[in-house]
Amino acid sequence: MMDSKNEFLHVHEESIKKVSENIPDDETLYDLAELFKVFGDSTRIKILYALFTTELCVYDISQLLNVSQTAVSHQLRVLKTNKLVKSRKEGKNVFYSLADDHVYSIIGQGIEHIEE
Amino acid sequence: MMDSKNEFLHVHEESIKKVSENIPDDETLYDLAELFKVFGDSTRIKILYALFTTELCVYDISQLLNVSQTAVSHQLRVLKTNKLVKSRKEGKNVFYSLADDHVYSIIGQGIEHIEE
DNA sequence: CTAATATATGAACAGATATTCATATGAAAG
DNA sequence: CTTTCATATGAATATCTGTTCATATATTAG
Repeated sequence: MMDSKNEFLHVHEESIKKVSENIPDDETLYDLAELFKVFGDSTRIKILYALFTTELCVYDISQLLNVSQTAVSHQLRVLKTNKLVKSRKEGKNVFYSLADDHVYSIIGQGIEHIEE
Repeated sequence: MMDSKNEFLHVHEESIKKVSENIPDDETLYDLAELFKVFGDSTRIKILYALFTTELCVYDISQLLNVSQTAVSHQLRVLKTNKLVKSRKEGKNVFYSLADDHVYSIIGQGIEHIEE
């Protein structure tokens, strides 16, 4: 308010400076958005949640979620590319399971947020 | 393999049953996906991260991130609708800040995941 | 080898979404 | 009251994304 310099620049310079120092580089922020984008789809969230309990093969998942086998396959690929699930081949089946614990904690935090 | 019942149904019945018991209802999963969708955009992630450090007004944010004022406004509305940020009016300015701690922890987990 | 089953992949289409542009609202200054 | 500044909003557009359909690959059974 009394700071004529800020008035002149039309921005709150000090805040800008503080934030610039702490914010990660563009690439990290981009990757982060890409990661959350993967969680941002009902089908994929359902798949991940299903895998909370046990590993499942593609057909199991499609039955369980009432989603076509093709759609499940496509989404599993997205999940695998982003290292959220891993797979194991057994005969004609491919079993998918969660790749690491971050999936649990990220989804957990999400649940907490919406349950308010 | 030896379980003829499973063979007949083409699915692993027991797994399906276990998962069905633990999976949240469709609405919760849908809301969860909607929440993560909000995090799944570079501009919004940048805004959230900027607000980690301090509250900021719209013009500050648009300067800081090199995004048009209009785009920032639109995205802030999305963030506010989803209760990720709150706002405070001061004269001509509207200052935005993070709405709660889940934002920190969700993004924190995301960072951990991509840093591997 | 042939048929059947399980999964994957590519192209096409439909629906969603982020930005831009033009403009509206609202507050302070002159 | 008029102008300027800060923010918000609505419509239009271009891009992105998820599903479907058709088909390919791969494994096992007969």
